[in-house]
Amino acid sequence: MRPSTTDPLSATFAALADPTRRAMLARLALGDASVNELAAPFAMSLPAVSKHIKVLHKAGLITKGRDAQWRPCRIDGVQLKGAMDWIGQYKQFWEERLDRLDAYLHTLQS
Amino acid sequence: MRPSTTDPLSATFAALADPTRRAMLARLALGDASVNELAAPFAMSLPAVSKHIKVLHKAGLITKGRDAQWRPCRIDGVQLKGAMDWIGQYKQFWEERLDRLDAYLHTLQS
DNA sequence: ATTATACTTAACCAATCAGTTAACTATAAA
DNA sequence: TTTATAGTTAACTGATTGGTTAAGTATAAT
Repeated sequence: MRPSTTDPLSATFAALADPTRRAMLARLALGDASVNELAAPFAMSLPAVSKHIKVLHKAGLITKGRDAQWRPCRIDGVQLKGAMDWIGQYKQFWEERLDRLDAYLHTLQS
Repeated sequence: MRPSTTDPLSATFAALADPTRRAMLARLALGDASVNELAAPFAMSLPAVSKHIKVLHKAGLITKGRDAQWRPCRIDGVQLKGAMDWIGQYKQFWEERLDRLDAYLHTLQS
């Protein structure tokens, strides 16, 4: 049995690996939204939406408030920054600058 | 049945959502490596490693060459840039600048 | 007190994922 | 020509994922 704990970066990338969840984040970038508001654009049941929201929440990509029977969701950038920073380590592999220096070091290593 | 085609961004994030594969990219950032070289640090069978490499390859995160019986792998930054750019849309949610302007627009929307 | 609204949980299902072992292919070396 | 090295493919397994419907909880409105 694999361990049931998932590291934050893996949880973040896994949450982002679904177009429905990415669309939900895009919606939340325009402002907070209730679960039903988030669900509106999608041709799927509310429980399915609820599960997607749970994935986003567990990954720390959104926070959930309480307002009577509503659960307003808000985007939280902290884990997004973590993911961005991780990918940012590899900038050199899509930026040609450094006048071939990185490519040179690259060949030295192999 | 869900469609079997996965969009590039989903494939990229899914590939990054595994610590083994992220470690492989970290290794490849130091220089090209054969499949066995990539496998060395991991306590798993070679077929398992081969599958991880296939996931990275299908996501376009690495390219594979041929050198006799070796299949040298090289990191490819294009899709990483795509993922970075997507996340970059949300920078405002971890950068407090803009003197509350974004927060103000945020509340206007809701 | 009843009903409507907002959302979650439970139970289920098919597909995918991450690993295994065993068998296979391809190139190089003896 | 045999053997070793490098890697992939096939077949299987248990866990996870993404969806469903049905039932349950919590708050508000009538």
